[in-house]
Amino acid sequence: MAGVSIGTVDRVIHNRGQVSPETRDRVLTIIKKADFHPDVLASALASKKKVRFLVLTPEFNDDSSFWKAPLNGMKKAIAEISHFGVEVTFLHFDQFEPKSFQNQARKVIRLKPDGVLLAPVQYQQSVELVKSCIENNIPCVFINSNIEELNYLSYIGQDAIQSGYLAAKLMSLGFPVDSEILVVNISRQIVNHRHILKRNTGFENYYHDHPELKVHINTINIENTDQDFINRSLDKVFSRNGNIHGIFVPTSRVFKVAAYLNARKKSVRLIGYDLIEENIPFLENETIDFLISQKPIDQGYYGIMALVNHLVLKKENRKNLFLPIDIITKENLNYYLEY
Amino acid sequence: MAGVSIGTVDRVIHNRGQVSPETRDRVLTIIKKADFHPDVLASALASKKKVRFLVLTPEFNDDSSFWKAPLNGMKKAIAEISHFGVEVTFLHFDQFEPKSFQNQARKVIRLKPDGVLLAPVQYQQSVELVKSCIENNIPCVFINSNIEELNYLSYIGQDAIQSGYLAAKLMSLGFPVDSEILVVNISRQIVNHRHILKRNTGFENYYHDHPELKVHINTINIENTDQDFINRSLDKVFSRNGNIHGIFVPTSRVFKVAAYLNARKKSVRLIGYDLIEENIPFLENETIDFLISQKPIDQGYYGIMALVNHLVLKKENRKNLFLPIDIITKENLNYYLEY
DNA sequence: TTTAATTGCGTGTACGCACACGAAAATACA
DNA sequence: TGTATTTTCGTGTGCGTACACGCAATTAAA
Repeated sequence: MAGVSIGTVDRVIHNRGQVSPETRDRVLTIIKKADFHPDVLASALASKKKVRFLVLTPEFNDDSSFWKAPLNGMKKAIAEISHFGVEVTFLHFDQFEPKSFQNQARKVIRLKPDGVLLAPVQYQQSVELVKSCIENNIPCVFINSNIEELNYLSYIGQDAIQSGYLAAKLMSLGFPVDSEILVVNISRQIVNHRHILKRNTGFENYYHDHPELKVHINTINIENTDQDFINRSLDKVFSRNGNIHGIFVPTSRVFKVAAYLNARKKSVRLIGYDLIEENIPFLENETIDFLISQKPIDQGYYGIMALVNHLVLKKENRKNLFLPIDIITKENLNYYLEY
Repeated sequence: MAGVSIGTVDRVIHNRGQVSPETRDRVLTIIKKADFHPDVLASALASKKKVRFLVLTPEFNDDSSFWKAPLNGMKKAIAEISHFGVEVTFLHFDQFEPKSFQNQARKVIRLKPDGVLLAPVQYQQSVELVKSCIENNIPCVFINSNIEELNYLSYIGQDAIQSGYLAAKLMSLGFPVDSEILVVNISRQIVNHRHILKRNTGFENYYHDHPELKVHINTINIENTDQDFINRSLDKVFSRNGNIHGIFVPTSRVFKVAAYLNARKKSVRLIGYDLIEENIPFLENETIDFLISQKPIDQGYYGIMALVNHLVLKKENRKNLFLPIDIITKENLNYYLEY
């Protein structure tokens, strides 16, 4: 149509130069007018070049298995796009050891991947890494937690504030006025874990919006994930106030509070986060009433897909993909597991 | 490796005959040993044959927009696999008119598609159609409701019984003992709509399992979807018993009950089904407390994908894909909408 | 044994694109 | 005007598979 050969059109499409501006314009106009889109299949078939991704997430052999599921989602995505010459390297770190993160971050820089999928759970250290990625023109996708002020390609995860807000609604459902609620933050260096703070904020916001409930909130921070330590901390709280109606634990470590309640045979409404293995037995015996979850498999899946869309398929993709805030109970648990 | 040409290997892979049993075995052995899998990309590129699907779902211009979302999911799937030469034809019917269904069913037989995606909401008529599909060796995928006794390829949807069970749990959360619950079935010819009956069953099962709640259930069937008719029916019920704590509507037409409650300024806990447009305003103003939903977009998406996996990619796929039973409230509504 | 009909197999072309190579045209320099 | 250099473009081959065609080997029929 443009009176040129296939090779020339190809050079235009790939901006590979060696085409005079006039023919270039002519070709581009025709491409647009004819709504031509290169066949992704044929393109992948003919192209030999590899795209290299790097994944950086916390390890899951410590005191919570949360980070297993996103990895499975990533593998699912990788299987789907296996024909497109994508190569993924996995790196993991101890989410409570800034140094562990920094070691792996150095590898990221050294390996110079085409894209990075990152769980920026440690605020400070993540900021450093992402900045140097941007300098090297490497797009970063965040999963699970977000750092809004950075120039990331995509965020896949929950709206943390709203998830706390929802938790509060569930907490107070059917409760009498003047009920006592305990919030238990279990995390070392909580200030470096922004998503936990956001969940707290959302939880409190709900009660600001609903003063008629006259709820009394008591918040404690337990900066130690050891079960005995947690038990002692909770014992202290209960000895001061035996009349607690509900407990909100804004992390996946809610199972440790559940274990405490089971041991002490206490019955209160308990709401926590994330459908991890450790939480399941307590959901089944109804010690945990609700889990707020975000289908961690989807986090991994859409995380990889965001990179693929950008780097391989050259598609536009959304900056923020807020995953649904799933409410999980004993009764619908199974369908979230096998899905 | 087998000492034969590409053409022979190709004939073996596609069972196209014209190969002696000995070489056939030799090739198959090597294929297995080398773990050879044909490149789906190149295969799709070289193959000119089209696969034709037929979709048969209710129309959505009547008194409920439920069937819009699955169609969007299908379109999403179709876009993803657009390079594989799949051609989809959509047929719709009036879900309250058996004749309308039968007319479209005749078309299905006539068009002889390679696969059918079907919402078997009408029990009797669906059975007939599916049986004649099976005679013609056309695989059928069900979405939304299921007919277990038929030989279908895949079912994508909820476990209807369990969804009712969950609804009951939410209904009674924080309620005092001896509370009054009303179940409102809105559907013409309810016996021909099995999934509604199953939801009822699940709802009742919960209270059988929890006799300590001492819940009193009162069920009414409204075989007319007209708002005025519904209003009058409900007026009658409320005049007999003004002390109703909660209402369960096991269909997406819960918005009609919500409209009634709004008009009469009554405040009870209301639980229904499906995140359709009509229900959203009532969820937002908290007339509807909970919607049980099943991400209808996913129904359509996985429905098409089940056919693609079977007919194009020749993959195994699961017979029953139970979608998560999502709990939707005012607070997490948005994330289910935009997802 | 010869001829005809089958069966078994190899070859060639096509799918839509990527990319190396080299030819032709345009420009620069002597 | 002739040669060297640069720019611009066309051609050819290959990616891994599908499938038509036709040749050779085998078997059947005469």
